[in-house]
Amino acid sequence: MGRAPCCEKMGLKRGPWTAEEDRILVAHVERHGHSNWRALPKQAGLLRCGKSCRLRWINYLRPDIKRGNFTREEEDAIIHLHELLGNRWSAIAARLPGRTDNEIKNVWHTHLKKRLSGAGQAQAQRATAAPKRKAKKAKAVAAEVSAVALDEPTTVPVSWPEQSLSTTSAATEDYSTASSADQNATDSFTSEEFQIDDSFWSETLAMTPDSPDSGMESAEPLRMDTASPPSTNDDMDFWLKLFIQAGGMQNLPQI
DNA sequence: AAGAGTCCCAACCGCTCGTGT
DNA sequence: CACACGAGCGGTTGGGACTCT
Repeated sequence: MGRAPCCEKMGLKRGPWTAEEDRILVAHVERHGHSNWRALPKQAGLLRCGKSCRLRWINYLRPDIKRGNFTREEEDAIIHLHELLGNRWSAIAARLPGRTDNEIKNVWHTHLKKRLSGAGQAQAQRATAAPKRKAKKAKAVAAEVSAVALDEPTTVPVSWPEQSLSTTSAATEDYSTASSADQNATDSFTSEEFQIDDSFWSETLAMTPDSPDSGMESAEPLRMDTASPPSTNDDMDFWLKLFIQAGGMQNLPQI
C-alpha cells in the first residue's frame, strides 16, 4: 500500500531500552492504558516510535509475563500447538499463559525445531545439559523487570493433565536434574507450578481446521497420523484419545 | 588467559489485517 | 467502494553472553 514507515526515524531512539525508558513506559501504561500506541510515546515523553513501545511492553514489561526457562511441559505444549496451529506464534502464545509470541518463536527456532529434526538429539542433550546461561540471564532479567514494574509479576496458574504429566515425567525429571545450579536458577518455574487451567485444554482441543474462528487453513488438517510424531507413541495415543473424546473434527466447540 | 566459535534473545523490519471515513 | 491509518504478526538479525579449545 506504500504507507510510510511507522516511525519517521528522525530523532527517534532505537536499540536496547534503558531502565529509565522502561520505567516511563510502565508508568504511563499503568496510568493511561495503551489504547493508542502511536500517540503513546509523545504523551509519555519517550523518544521511541509507538511500535517499539508496543513491542517492549508486550514482550518484556507486561506484569503478567512469566520469565525464565521453559519447562519441559511448556516445550511439549509448544510442539503440540505448533502441530495444530503452525507458525501462528501469537495463537500459540495465547494458550501459554505468561509467554510471549516472540519468546515462543525464539524457543522454537533455537531448540525445539532442532529437537524435532532427527539430528536434534545431540543438540537437545546439550540444551538440557547447559541451560546455565539462560537461567542466569533470566534471573537477572527478572530482577530488572521487577525493579521496573509497578506491580509484582503474577504467576499464571497452568494445569497440566495428569496423564500428560505421567507420560512426560521421566523427561521432566531429567530436565529438572540437569544441574543444581539450574535448579536454583529456575526455582520459581518448577513443573509443579506449571499448571494450565482446564480452559487451556478445552481451548486447545477446540482448535480445528474447520472451525471458522480457529484461523486454521483447511489445507493444514490436524495431522494425527503423519510423520513428525511426538516424542513417544504414548504421547501420540494420548493426544489422539483426547481428540476423539472431544468429538473429533465435527463437534468441537468454538473458542 | 585469551581468542574463536556458537548460542540466544531483544528488537527491528516489512507485511497483512481490521477499522474508520 | 476505495483509501488511509494503526495495530498486530511473523521473519530476520545484531550483538552480547557463554563455551570451547
